[in-house]
Amino acid sequence: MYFYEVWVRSNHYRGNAGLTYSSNNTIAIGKIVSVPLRDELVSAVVMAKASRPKMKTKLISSVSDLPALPNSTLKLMRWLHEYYPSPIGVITQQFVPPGIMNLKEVLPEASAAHASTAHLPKLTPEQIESIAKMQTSDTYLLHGRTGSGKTRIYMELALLELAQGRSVIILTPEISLTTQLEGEFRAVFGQQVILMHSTLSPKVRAERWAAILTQAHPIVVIGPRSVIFSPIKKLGLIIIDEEHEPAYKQQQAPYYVTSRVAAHLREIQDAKLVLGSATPLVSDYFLAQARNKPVIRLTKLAKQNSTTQLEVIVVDCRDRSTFARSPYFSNSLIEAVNVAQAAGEQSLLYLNRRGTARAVVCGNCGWQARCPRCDLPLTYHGDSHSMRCHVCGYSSAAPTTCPDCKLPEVKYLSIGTKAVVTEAERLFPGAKIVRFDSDQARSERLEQRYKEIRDGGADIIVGTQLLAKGLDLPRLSVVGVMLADTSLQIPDFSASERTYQLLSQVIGRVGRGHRKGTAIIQTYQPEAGAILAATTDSWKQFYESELEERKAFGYPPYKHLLKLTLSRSSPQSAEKAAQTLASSLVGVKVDGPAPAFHEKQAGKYRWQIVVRADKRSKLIEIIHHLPSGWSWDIDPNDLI
DNA sequence: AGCACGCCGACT
DNA sequence: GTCGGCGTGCTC
Repeated sequence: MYFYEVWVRSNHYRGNAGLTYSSNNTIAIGKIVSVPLRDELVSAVVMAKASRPKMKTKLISSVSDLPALPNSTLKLMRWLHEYYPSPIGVITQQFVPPGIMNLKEVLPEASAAHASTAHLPKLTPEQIESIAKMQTSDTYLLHGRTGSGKTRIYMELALLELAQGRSVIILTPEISLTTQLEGEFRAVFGQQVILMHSTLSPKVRAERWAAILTQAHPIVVIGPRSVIFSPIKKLGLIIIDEEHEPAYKQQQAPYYVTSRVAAHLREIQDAKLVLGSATPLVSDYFLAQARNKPVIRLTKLAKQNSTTQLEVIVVDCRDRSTFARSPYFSNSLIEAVNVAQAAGEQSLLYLNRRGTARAVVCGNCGWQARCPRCDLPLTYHGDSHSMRCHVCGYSSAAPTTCPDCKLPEVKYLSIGTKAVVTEAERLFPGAKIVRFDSDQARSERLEQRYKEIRDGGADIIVGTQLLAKGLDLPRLSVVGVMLADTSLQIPDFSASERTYQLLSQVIGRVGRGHRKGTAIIQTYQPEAGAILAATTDSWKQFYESELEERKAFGYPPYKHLLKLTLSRSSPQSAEKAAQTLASSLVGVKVDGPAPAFHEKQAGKYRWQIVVRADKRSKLIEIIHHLPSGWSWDIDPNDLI
């Protein structure tokens, strides 16, 4: 009889150690197997040999024909379990796709195809220089705006690795970018490219995963964050494109940050890591510098003969004379849209977010209610006419007159796509106006609508998130940000950074190529650092001031964060339990307890605590000693 | 997760 | 009393 430590892939197994199963035959470490767990049969990974346990064991039911997972993958599994503590069943789920034991046949192995970039335009001197620089270290931050030719650099780096017999992982934040990148890479690397994404059927996903596991030749795997867990034997390069995107943070257990996982996998595999972005995360940039990892800056546009012709206009919403014709559309915005209309060009009107969080702002002087303890914007609650800090629990009555300028101009801001569309219809009669937001886009097939819009089905496009990036609209010449403040007002430490990124992206949509572009940013706070920096394209300035803020208020990269939440059937019970935990935590800074941003969820009341520490290990220790019922997010993207 | 068990405050 | 909420332990 042989005994093995086995990690099961099941939501139902919440243990923190592998389980011991037995077998009459020896099984190689890393093999995928099927085992009985309570009353179900689940797939699992054989992690190590084990000795006979005290309790009685069950037999491993069957062993997959697939090759064993590479040792690097097993190492990463164990590391992930320690670094982002989560039940074993959940950790294993990240690495093994569902239905893998039902897989009938594995796709035939691709031959080592010939890859070449000979058909592509010549590399620019800046690209050549960058690639040359990227041969000296193991990790690089590639800082270059859209159109500066990052993709081409990725290709050359991938070519170098493949020539050495090593595989490449390319991560993208969302599907539209994945398919776009796949097209470009397939033209160069042909059959060596394996594409993964979330909308593939479970069967296809399992097949492609198995294909990755069985490949003898080096491959290029393109996909979302989960692709970082692919079982690649010999990995030479990991690329994280648009590395600042929040999609790289998993929002369920194990709540991992993809770049951290990638950095560790890089170490295990002795590979290279490239983080590419036009607006690198302040924390990542800081760490790159602190650890002496090269930052490669691309400043020129890659396309020949393209020049930037861009006018950025910042409209101060406090000056109501600039809103003579409409409460939402400034005079400048109306004029710009009219000019675009006359020239047969498109305009894009952008709302940062659907107005869920309502901020308290003075319409006259731009004053904004902030938490005296956390310096974060307060959120308005209509039911109690109060303002609340969702991090520390601070609460006070909402003012009706501004504490700064004493005028009764206090506003509770929120603005939606519907209102903008209605107003646009009134202001621009005859224009084809299309609404485009994320919930709608999912159901109405993004690609198809995009084609319609690009081919002339719209003069004015109104929308949220999705519109900031990705889709290429050649006839676009005007972008308008209806209210830049809404993302600045999200009550969170990363609000400023997100605003900077979003504005940079939106502005980057126009003024490239042949048309002159106009970007109009409407805001109550034209002097806010994020808005100033984004509209004047001064990244360094933003980076430095943002770092100062983070340092002063104790946020990453200076402190590690842990967000703890608890659900209870009454708010009193939740608060009490949270208070008990909060006072038991010593040697760390504790904020709260405070009601969670969405306090009521499924009839339960959620309260949260935020813990900050200099040492991440201290937070891990706290997680390991949490009373039952608590859920946790270590390295959270936000505190709301 | 889902279930058993045991504890405790609230309430007909 | 007894009922519901909640904490703890268990599943190889």
